Amino acid sequence: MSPALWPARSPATAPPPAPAVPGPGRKPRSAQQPPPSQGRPSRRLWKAQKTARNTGPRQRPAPPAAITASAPLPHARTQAPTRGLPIGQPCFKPLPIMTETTKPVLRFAPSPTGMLHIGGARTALFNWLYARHTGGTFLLRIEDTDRERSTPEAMQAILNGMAWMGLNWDGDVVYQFARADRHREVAATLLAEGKAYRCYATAEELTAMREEQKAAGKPMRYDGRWRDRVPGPEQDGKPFVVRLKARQTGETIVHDKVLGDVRFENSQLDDMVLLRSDGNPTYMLAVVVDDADMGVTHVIRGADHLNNAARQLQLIEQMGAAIPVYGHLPLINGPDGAKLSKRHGALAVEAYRDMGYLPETMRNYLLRLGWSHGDDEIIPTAQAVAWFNLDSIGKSAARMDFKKLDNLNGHYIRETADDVLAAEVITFAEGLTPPRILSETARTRLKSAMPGLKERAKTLVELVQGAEFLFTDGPRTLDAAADKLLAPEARAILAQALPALEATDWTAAALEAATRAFAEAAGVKLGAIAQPLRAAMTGKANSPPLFDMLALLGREESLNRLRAYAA
RNA sequence: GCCCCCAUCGUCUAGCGGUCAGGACGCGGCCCUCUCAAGGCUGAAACACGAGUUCGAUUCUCGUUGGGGGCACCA
Repeated sequence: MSPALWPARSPATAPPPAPAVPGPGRKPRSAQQPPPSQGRPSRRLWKAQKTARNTGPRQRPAPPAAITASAPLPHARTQAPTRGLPIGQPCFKPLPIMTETTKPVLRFAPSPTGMLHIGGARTALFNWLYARHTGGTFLLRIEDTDRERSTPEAMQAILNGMAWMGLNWDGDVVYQFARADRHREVAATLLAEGKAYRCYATAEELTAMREEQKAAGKPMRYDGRWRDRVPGPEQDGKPFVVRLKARQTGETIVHDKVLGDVRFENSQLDDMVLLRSDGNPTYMLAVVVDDADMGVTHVIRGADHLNNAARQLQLIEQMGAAIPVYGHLPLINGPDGAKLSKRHGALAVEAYRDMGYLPETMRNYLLRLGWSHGDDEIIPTAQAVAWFNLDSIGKSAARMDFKKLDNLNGHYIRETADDVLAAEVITFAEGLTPPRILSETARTRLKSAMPGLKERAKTLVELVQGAEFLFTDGPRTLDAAADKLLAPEARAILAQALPALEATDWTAAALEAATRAFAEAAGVKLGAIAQPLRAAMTGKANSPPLFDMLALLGREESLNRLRAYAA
């Protein structure tokens, strides 16, 4: 290729009297990327991720400075003649077809302008699953070309979210802005080859144009006013953008793995901006160049990008790059069917973590939201990796259903081994505000009681609440329902039963036998004594099996609690 | 306004011309039971509408309606 360097260093390839691209907004490279440091996932989470390869966030993302703008990326598959960027080839030449033998290269490319929300998480998941299923590569690229809106916090949140979800990526994180020189280089080449042109239209001018179009009921798009115009002396020193000289006739077809063939009239697509007037690349240029350089073979992303695909295809053609396989995922709506928004709460993936959902639950739930495998509902990650394909992705938008999420979470909670779950709960409790630090005794009890505890909880939050009575010693404070159960008559029965309990072996079986015997002797149903017992023991109206809990807490502690309410 | 996508129980979905339209969540009932759960059994619940094509349409085509997405020097 002919790496005509942007801007004026290659006068030979640059069209006649054109001013250099102003670059006021450019910062020194070293100042561009704060490498994430504290957001790495906890050990715990990564240990749980069995299927993952050990190339993920555990390893520190390379400092972005290591990525030179024009050098091929580490994962670019230079040996594949169909990829890379053979700039300088004739336009509209039949494009190389992806060969079947090359392993897929997937990527997730979020922009760090907000949290990792549920839709982004699903996109990441699908990419990850496909990469893992095929033995391909899953890359992470941060699209931070919007310097105004990108924040380090958001970047960190994305990395954290990915880590929590257990989605590890291969290689280093690619920061798009660090590759701006490479993007400029491609734009310069396109310009030199007459596949792009300078547009001197001002923002005001374009706004006016759109308003006119809108008023006239015409589609709003750039009218190509600079497409064939040669800049005169009056343009000297004026700011300009670089636009792609897109095809104006015919149609562009996006062969989508999810949606099928989607056709766009080229007349509907205008000449998109490649380089802004400050010399920085736009998203459109950056994605296409990066995907090509990174050797991306499959672009799986939200359906909100479907229209972009057509425009990007034109750029790809002009660059002579390989066309990736596209798959546009239907969007996720809120429970009311409207667009998912802050109003629905729990937008960020981390919010789900805080609500006590397990990563495994999220993966299973998100997978089923738009993908299916017959009647299967419970699909653990390992199974998902084995089964996942692009053909079974649904076409229609889905809604969040928290009831189903709860149910699934309950399933995976029950599924988790007691000691593992106990450890999860301990960590979770410590992460609460204010932190809940469990004593040694509490931890031991928690683990022992786990079988009874976990089948009563849909979230870790509920698990902590349900285990509350194990955490501290002494008489319980009663909640409303428990208070009702400990009415005066009930306290009297409790007092009567006490001696019988005091006399028995402190095992669940013996305690139950004694209590049953007492109930029978007293001519009451077991519940009449068991419920007040439970209330005094736990402070609540429901709990894991009563006699197990009595045995667990021990004679002394149990009697202490009971005596407080026996009268 | 223009372009694009989508449409099976309330929700997630299976279905790929002939099915009693299946499963899951949720909801109701029964069983189990010391509570609440979990579990088992069971019930109600859907092909948006209108034209075609066909011996036959949930399935194919077109239209209508209804949702959603996109039309930036945002990504």
